[in-house]
Amino acid sequence: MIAQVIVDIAAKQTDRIFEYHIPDELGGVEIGSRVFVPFGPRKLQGFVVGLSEKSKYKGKLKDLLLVVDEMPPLTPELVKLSADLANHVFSYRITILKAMLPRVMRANYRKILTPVSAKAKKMPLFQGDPVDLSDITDVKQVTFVRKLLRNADAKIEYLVENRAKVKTQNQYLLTEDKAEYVKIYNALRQNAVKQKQLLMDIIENYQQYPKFQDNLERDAQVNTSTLTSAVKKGWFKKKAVEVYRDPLSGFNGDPKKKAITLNDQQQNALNEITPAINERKAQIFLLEGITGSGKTEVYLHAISKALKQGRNALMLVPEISLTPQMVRQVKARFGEQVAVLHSGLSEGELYDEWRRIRRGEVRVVVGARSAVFAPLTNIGLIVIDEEHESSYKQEDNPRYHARDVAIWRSKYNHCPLVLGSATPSLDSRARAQKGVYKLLRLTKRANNKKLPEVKLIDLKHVQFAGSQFDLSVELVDAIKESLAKKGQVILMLNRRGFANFMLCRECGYVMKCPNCDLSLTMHKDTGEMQCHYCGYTEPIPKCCPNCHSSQIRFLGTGTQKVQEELLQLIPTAKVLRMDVDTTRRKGSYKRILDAFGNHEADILLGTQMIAKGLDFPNVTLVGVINADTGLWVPDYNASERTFELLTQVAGRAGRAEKTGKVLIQTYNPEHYAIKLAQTQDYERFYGYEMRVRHAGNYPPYFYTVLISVASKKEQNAAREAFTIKRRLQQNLHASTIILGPTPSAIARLKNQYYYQILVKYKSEDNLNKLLHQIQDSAQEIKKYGLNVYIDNEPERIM
DNA sequence: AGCACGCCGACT
DNA sequence: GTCGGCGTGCTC
Repeated sequence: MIAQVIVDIAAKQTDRIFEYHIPDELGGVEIGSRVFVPFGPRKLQGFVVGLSEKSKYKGKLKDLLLVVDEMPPLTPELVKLSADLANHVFSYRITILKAMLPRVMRANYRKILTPVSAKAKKMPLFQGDPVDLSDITDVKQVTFVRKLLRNADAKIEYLVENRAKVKTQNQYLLTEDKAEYVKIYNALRQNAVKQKQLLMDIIENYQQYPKFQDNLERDAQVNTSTLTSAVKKGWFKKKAVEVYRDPLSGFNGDPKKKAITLNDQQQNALNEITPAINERKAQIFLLEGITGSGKTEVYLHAISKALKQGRNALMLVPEISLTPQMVRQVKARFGEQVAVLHSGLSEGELYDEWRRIRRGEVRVVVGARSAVFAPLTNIGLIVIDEEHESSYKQEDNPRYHARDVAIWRSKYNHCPLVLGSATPSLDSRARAQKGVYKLLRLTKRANNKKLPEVKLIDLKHVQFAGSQFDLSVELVDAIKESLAKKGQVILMLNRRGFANFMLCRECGYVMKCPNCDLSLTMHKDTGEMQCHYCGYTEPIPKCCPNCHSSQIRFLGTGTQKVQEELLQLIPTAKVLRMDVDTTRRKGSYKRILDAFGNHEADILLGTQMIAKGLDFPNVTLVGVINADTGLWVPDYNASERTFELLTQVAGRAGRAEKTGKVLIQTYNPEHYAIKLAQTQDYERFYGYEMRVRHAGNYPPYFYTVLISVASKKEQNAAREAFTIKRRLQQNLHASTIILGPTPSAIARLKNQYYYQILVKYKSEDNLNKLLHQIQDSAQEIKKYGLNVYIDNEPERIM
């Protein structure tokens, strides 16, 4: 038999099948297997994407070296998906295949230098043992090694390492019957205390065996040495048993909750979805429900329906709303049958959760973007919550959109896909308009609570509290009032750090990152000026680095500064800050939310990460400190993003008995995105924004592809971009709009200059082929330091 | 990607 | 002559 293998080299020339002979003694080679193969002088990891009897290859096929996993990590479905997706997102197939698996399953490659001649074996370099070549960096030593290789005094051995490790625990199995152990006990020396304790435990708790090592040590009060000698005497058999790392240890203990009864609207929505589940139809639903309308409850009921049909369910949520609250809710309903995948897990935990899915031990998978590749089979329902979230689009290679992948999988599995949102993406909403998706609407809040009252505060005509121009008197008064009534407050400012930039009032100098075209953000707590893109830092200056004037100001407000101001204005209030800086450590996210949930603090101040999915019944006031931060970015969807964000954050108020209030501070109270967010009127926003998009020839009226060219030298990037544009113009319809090349909004990032071209088209049969050609030529110019990136349907075109 | 192979100029 | 730099082509 012959295996068709995709090898682990992401390059144009290797982006194809290489065939290998499967030796007879190598069992378990299937489509989807992870294998090690010889490739030239090296050894590589690869994936089997096909099996055949015959090969067209003229040369002699090499043998597969090893099948890595007991069970092929990829299902046939995922293998097929990898081919289609690679074509769709202009990525190499191996890049997609690797993106489908937990990170630990990416191989490590090592080069080992082994001495051959007797002379070499005695050299101090080796001290008799082989040496890892990556440890040799010294120029002199490198030359020396080269000489050894030339004279065949040493040779290089290539190693592939599997990093995926299974966690095991020792289990002790009994070998005799109970009576025999009593005999042994009686025959023991009087002073063999530990052995007696151990045997006593065996005799008294005979039924509880086999036992795990830590339980046994605890119960019998013995240590490892006693156990080892017991094994030697043949009292026990020791066995290493595979155990799963449990990422949800903090979530168990909740009683299994009964499903909540649905209201009419929820029931109607469910009634539409259920037939598609039962009849196995790949139908797509758009569930448009205002915040608090109980979309989650509809998802959970629908998942139950799929499980009842003997099928499994996949649910995607944005990383940011994979809160402990959310996870607990799903766990409470479906218990042990749930696996959770998200970035908060350690590599090992992720691997274990993933394996539970692959082995068919779970029936419901909840996870963030990459969970769309979960190796779940027999899928009967896919749900994407908050489908408008831009985090479903991966921003670097492979640039896939989880929604597109979900649509593919829904077709493959013949199962419905439910897209849910309070503020659907224009794209999805437009498709529902055209009848491609079935639109389901929830217009009432599940608990019949009214939407919170939203008020705009026009910062142009307002009195500010305190010395800074960030918090209006009205907002501060409202906070005080809420706190006086024992309510809690959520404040959002979509900017972290203390101050946005440093400005010299004498010479106008703004402190910029040396690697990027961006001003540095001041972080008072660490005493640094930081670049939020490349991570560059330097100390906060005392005077202007340019003219040495002491007249420097730190302008633009971030969460840290607001925290300081709140401390001055409302000294009694306890403020928790939540942004990337305070949630970097594992578990800190949960800690902050738990603290706020337990009312250990009065105010939760954070960036947009607090806007989504949080459900705190005691929150009576939500304040947006500056609604304009995302409004004027040069992106066609800036209005959509602003509307979404404001609507989402407003939905955090008044979720239980207490009525909620929302205050939005803005310099643009007349802007439609902000005005319509005030009334939370998605449908009107949709209508208005569609007209704007139509006028500007933007999605959803046009499809888009973004081509970026990056280089250390600005002229090179620009020149190559113009070459690509000419090529596009020559081959595409006249009706297709080609914008650019223009420098990106941030023209330089990490010392790379970016030029980009935006292609807007309605129908282009040649485009896919043409873009693949452009990608091919990109490989050739890579050696001149030019990089070309193709982003199909970009979320950000800055 | 990363390695061998081949061609060329530079040095003990 | 031998060494190392770089361009080219191949890897089942």
